[in-house]
Amino acid sequence: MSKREEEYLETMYILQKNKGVIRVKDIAKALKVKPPSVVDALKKLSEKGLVEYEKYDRILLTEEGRKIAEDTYSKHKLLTQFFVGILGIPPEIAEQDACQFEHYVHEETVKRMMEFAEFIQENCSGVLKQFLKERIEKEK
Amino acid sequence: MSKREEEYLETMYILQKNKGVIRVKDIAKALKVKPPSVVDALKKLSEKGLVEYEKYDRILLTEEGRKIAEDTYSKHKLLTQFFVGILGIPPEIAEQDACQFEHYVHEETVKRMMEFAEFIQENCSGVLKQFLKERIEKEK
DNA sequence: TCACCGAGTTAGGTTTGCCAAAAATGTTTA
DNA sequence: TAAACATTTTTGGCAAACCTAACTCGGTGA
Repeated sequence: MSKREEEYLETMYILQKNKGVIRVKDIAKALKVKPPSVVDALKKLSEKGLVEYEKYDRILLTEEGRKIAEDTYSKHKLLTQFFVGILGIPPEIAEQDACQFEHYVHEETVKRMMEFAEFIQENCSGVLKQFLKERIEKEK
Repeated sequence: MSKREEEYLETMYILQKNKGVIRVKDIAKALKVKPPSVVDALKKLSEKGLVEYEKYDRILLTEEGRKIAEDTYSKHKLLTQFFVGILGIPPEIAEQDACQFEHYVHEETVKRMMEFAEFIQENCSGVLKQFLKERIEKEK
């Protein structure tokens, strides 16, 4: 599984979820590549059994492809939550970082981030609030 | 600057620091590639003015190359510190993650991590200690 | 000093991902 | 329904990184 393949799967998953259908044009737009690159990728992913693809036909993720995409997307969301909710990083930057890190981050790291967030919120949520408040003020 | 180029520069920087000299063989070993790949990379980096390289001669980073390498390496260290010292992630995993994230992470994110670490240590270091202690116990 | 060995280099080839241009297919509308 | 438009696909090519095999260089020991 290359990083790029994961990105294609994740993009398709999100398109499916938001638009109901997956189209070459939309994948291309989301990943900032041209349509021929998308077709190349679809063929490869299809050979690997991660995507159902017949030319000019509708595009679908297979069970296995969807599983990988969901996994990636879930890391994406958890990372973003941590960056924004704990570190107070501006959403756009958090998004950018999550978008890359999601492909490399160890399971254990994500787990710890979640546990840490929970622990802090339970044991010193006041301090956390103060930290976030200060950051937001500095931004002005 | 590609991720891979940064990795070459960082590796060279660390070799320089630890061994005093930079050798093709050692770069290859560190990056798990074969010597010809290193030579390819050195030629490109030299064309970009980031490395001083003449064949069969000693290898050096230029001022500019060193700056990039230091920058990357500093992110590496800060990320590792945060992962280990705040989240309590096992050093090997922290190292792995830092090693990837360092090439993508936004300046702002690293800055926030440092500020957050400082803030927590000053305002609820007891809670942090407890969190880390619990994690270490769970690991057994 | 010179043959040899390890380190470094070159040549030639692979894979992955991307693109532009042109061809094929699908869709919409006059 | 057929022309016009949009989308998708194919073709052919490029660049980044990597590799194996073969060659070159530099230092070492006989």
